[in-house]
Amino acid sequence: MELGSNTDNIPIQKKQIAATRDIPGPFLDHILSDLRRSGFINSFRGPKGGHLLAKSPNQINLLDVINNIEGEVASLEPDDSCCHKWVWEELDDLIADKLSAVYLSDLLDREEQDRLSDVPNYSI
Amino acid sequence: MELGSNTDNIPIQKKQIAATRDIPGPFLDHILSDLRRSGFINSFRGPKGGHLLAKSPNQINLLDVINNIEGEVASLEPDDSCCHKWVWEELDDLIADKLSAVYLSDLLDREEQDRLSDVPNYSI
DNA sequence: GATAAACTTGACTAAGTTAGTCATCAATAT
DNA sequence: ATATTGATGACTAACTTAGTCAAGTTTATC
Repeated sequence: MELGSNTDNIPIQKKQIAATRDIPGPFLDHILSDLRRSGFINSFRGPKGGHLLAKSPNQINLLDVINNIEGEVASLEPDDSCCHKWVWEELDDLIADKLSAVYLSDLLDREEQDRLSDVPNYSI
Repeated sequence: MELGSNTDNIPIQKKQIAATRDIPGPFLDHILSDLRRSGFINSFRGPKGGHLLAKSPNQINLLDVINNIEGEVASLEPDDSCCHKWVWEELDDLIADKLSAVYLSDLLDREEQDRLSDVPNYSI
């Protein structure tokens, strides 16, 4: 979200992300590492380093993110002969359809929209 | 499933359920206890005791079972102000809709159907 | 009424997951 | 050179879940 809301092409540093999104720094390292490994972000070291989104927010959907970072959504073993597997497969498909239809840009839009309605303008 | 496939009104004993469905006896105790507390089954003690479904399989759906036994599906705290809660709420609704449309009778039908197609008749 | 078959309950354990910490290393702008 | 910043991996704590175990309690039947 933080990288998606960045419209300049200047890398955003971990420190800023951690502060703005209230994520512990060391934990954020892991999150950034996952995102980097999956190709969602590019990271730059050294002074003036930081992170940039590798794709446009409207090209990143939640299914891709989850599949890449946490492994397949509710993955079932291919040879799993568990009874009633079909129910969970149908559910998986439903969830995947939904998640693949939600893009980072949707989240950003919604966040902006909430920000506008939650902070009414008190000026006289 | 085992109780649902029982068409007589004779209670089925834990031992039989454990054997047929390959569930460890002591663990099955917990499952039966949960089902009983939620009103899905009635249990009878003593010799000739056992368990019976309290409702017809076409009156029992997966959402009810999961909600009663494991707590609300993917429950979110009512006051949870987690960002992007809306995504998970929409997903919850989708999952709940799907699960509430699957009845124990559907699982039983499917199991019977699978049983018939998986065990071809080899008689000459 | 004794007894054995059966269910009932709750405390406990082991494995796995997840959020998170911490220490150390690697790259790079100045 | 060096300070700044990202990179990585080992470790921990809390929580969940499947499962065990050791008491009970109820009740049909002899």
